[in-house]
Amino acid sequence: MPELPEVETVANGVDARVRGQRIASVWTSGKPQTFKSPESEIEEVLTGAVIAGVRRVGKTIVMTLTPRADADPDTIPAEFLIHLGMTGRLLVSQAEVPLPPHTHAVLSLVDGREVRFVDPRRFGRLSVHREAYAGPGAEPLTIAPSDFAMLFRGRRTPIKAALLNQSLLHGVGNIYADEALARAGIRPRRQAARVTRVELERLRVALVEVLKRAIELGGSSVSDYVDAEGIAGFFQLEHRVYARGGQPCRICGTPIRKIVVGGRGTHFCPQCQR
DNA sequence: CGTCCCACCTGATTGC
DNA sequence: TGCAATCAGGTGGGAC
Repeated sequence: MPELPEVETVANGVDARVRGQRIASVWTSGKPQTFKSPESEIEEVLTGAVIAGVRRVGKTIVMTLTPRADADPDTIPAEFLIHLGMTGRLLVSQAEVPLPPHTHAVLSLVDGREVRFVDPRRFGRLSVHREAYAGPGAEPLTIAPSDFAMLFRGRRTPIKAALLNQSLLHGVGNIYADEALARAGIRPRRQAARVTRVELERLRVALVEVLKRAIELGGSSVSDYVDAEGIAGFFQLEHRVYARGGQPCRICGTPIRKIVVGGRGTHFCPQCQR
């Protein structure tokens, strides 16, 4: 489900609702693969902690905690990391609202609300991290043009596959890779190393533009994505190519083609993208 | 190390 | 209508 704009929307929404709240108790489902850290460690770190803030790094939601009064002032308190996978949701609800199916973690706040992690497909992951989490790659919204161009040097993989590689840029997923390539006029199968510097700069600008616009619209809701309040996003209404195979290109009218690149469904305009 | 491909899951949609 | 096949916004590990 969620890429950078969706994760940012969720993180900001949860932050606004629960920053400063104390976690009274924690429940976890016991589904082993959901938990990258032992459930006992997650429960220990979170129980009784005050939520200092919630932010996004790449596609990961990072919940920071206020140090306990008795803590060593030099240690960074552990952070709680939430990766939504394909179908994960992080919801803030009143405790009386029934738990949705596939709920895997519940943080009960002292004010009677709950932060709930719900994930039908169970590709999402929860963990605690002992330092300030930085993520595996560079932030697409702030990377310098020269550093961006450098990421693709010598890579024989398709440019689209490189955009999806989280250890290069983190946060870009299937929708925004396709949308950025469409807006930059670059075919997804082009070898990354063969995309010219001028094209790469067009790509970087297109990517920043598309991500920022999607954040403004609360992300893309293709099937089931919703924010912390259960509200869908609207960027899907501005998709140029994603999930539009066979439909006319909004620029030239040529039917959008759908192919597979790096094992992912990939959409492009054969006329506008070269 | 870089790259490719599949497995990991459930649910919605498509096709016979 | 019913059931099987296919597809989905992501990652991580193994093979080469």
